Amino acid sequence: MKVNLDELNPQQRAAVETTEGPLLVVAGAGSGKTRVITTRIMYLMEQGVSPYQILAMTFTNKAAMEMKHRIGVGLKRNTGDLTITTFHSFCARFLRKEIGYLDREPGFAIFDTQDQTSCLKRVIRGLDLDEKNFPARHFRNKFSYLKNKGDLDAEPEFEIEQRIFHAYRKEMREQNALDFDDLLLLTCKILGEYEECRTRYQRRFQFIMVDEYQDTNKIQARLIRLLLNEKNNLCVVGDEDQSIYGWRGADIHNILDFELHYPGTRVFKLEQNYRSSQRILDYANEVISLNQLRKPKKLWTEDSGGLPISIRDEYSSMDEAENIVQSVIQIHESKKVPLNEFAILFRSNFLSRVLEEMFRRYQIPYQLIGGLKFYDRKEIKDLLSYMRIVVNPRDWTSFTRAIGVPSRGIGVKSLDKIYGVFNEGFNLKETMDMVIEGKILSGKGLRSLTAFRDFYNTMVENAEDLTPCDWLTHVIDELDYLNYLEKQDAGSAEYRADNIEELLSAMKDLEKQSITTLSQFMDFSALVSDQDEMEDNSPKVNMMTIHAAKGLEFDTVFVMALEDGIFPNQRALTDNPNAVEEERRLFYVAVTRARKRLYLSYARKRQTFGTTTSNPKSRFLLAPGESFEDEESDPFLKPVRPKAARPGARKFGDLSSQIKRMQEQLAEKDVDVDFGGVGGKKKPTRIRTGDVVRHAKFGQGTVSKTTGSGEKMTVTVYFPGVGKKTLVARVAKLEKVFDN
DNA sequence: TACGATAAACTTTTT
DNA sequence: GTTTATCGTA
Repeated sequence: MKVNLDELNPQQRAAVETTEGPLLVVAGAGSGKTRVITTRIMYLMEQGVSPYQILAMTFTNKAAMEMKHRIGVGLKRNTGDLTITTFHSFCARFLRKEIGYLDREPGFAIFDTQDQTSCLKRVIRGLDLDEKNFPARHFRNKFSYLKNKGDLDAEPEFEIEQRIFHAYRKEMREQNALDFDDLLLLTCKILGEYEECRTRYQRRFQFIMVDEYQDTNKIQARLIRLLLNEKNNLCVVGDEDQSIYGWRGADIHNILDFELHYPGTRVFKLEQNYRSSQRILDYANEVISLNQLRKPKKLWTEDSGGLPISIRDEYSSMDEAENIVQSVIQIHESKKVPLNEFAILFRSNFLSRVLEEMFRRYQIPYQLIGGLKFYDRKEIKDLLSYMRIVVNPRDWTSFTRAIGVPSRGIGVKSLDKIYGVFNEGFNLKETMDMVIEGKILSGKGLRSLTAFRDFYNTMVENAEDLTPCDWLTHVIDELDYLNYLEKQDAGSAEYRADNIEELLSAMKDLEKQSITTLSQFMDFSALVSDQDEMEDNSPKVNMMTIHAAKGLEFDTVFVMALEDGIFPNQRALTDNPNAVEEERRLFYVAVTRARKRLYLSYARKRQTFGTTTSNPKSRFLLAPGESFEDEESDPFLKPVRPKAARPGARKFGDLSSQIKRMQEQLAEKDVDVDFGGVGGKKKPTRIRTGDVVRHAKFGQGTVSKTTGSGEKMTVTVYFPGVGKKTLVARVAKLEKVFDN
């Protein structure tokens, strides 16, 4: 079958037809880049390139599967020989085959963030350091950033950090575990140091493509360079304006300086947008033009006009959420937009809570993408820990988990003793045998451990002749795990049992996709991304962080919580100016997800950490906001207040909860603060963000944030020349100069 | 040793 | 407002 290039625009077509040498495709949001990549792969194959010689790196497994599917449909042939994967999956597969070069076992475990943290905790405790002063999370981030820098032998700066770093590596090595960063690091190490291996891969992959190149980090760029042979047939596709992963080491210079790294690069710019209305694009262009670190680019579309963009000023986060739900209902019903064509985007995960509550109250089906991953749920991790100790008999982390659920009477004390043996370098089986024979435990502990060892041996035997799904079913039965869940917490048992059901059926499905061993399943479960978990065809409203929305598009998009301190978030505001640029790119990504309808909103009061805080509206809204607002032309623009009868509102008769609710509502209202007043006359004054106040010592300043209420209310004021000061309103006798 | 109650910390964003 | 750490008790 002939690949049809006629439907491509000239730039797209040129990108497809340029198959030799380095190629940079600058692909603006919605400019059809997935289409370019898939067509290009089909075109290559049509030119006689074997699918075996093609490698394409995508950002998520979902994107990879979609591409494979499209190519399979387009060419009407099996795509099994094509390598389209994510960086991490590629490396995991590589290492399962090649890790022998580094004198290591191929049965390694892939540790996720939780495992890493608990490993670091143990290490820090082992060094007799105080966990308060040396938080595991901090070092996890630090080491991860370090490993992604591209220098394979990078060391942390300070002596104490180095000690923790080395102890961590030693511990990981003893457990034969790799973290996400190790996957890339060790792959680069092998390819760099072993020429025989490198040439094998270089000879195989004649054509390499990388999607979302703006979000690759130094080590990923390095990996690509190691895989490339002298022909440099590399095509990267990306958009510097959508670079949003700087914090995990993504280096925007990879794409900005691509032509420097690869002399002779041909560049094609895709600026025609096939997704959004002109109105949305104008807004997006205006937003992103404020950034310095970019090459000029302007998206355009053949469709003119479009619906106006709504910017909503909400009183509280609850109002914001409720108005979003009501808009969804209205648009869904009157415009027949399917529910899965709605997305609500936010900066941080915690913001989803209000939304979820409101969607449940209105009984609108939704799915939350991201947050707690399916494979991170307690019941799933419990069961996977049994699988992991079978696959990798050195995984102490999973061993401690498995032996503790359901509890067997082996606690910290006994585990310490067992660890003493394990730490001598034995694997789990040997360790258990020795502890039992040497009677290192006694009484109940010994009996429990013996039973556990026997069960362990059975699991190992079963792994050889049962499919993953049957294997796990056996384990669940044997543990009487469902009963355990019931006993733990009857309320959540049903939900958790459903998850286990889902896990089993996922395993069955994957068996069809040739994931037939426990080890393959482990890799799969460790490397799923948020987007991979999204159901795209079920009628549910989507909620996710903007990071998780990368690459997706929807008819109607709500971007909520646009408040300084939340989006852009506080860290970005205090860190450095580049951070604000990255936040702005993030906002740009959010805006360009929308095809037809875009709603932006912020709330004057928001519940965070259990207290009410108040932030000024986001700086991203300021400049372009007004000129785009046009309340008359869109009936959905007006906030839907007063509310229709609330579904699920409190019933009569429950007096105490009614009183509590009234008190809450009173507390939500603007708080009256007593500022002392003049001549003994106490005059309560309201204070809000945006007010200008005078302080006896600091002079005049603008209120940028308020926290709490009443006696405990604190006010953050920006005093020009002095800086930001956070004051307890009751104590600092502020005089209001301007009322916002 | 397990489990409850209470205190403290916690919020960027993810493979 | 939620999760995690620690302490005290059965």
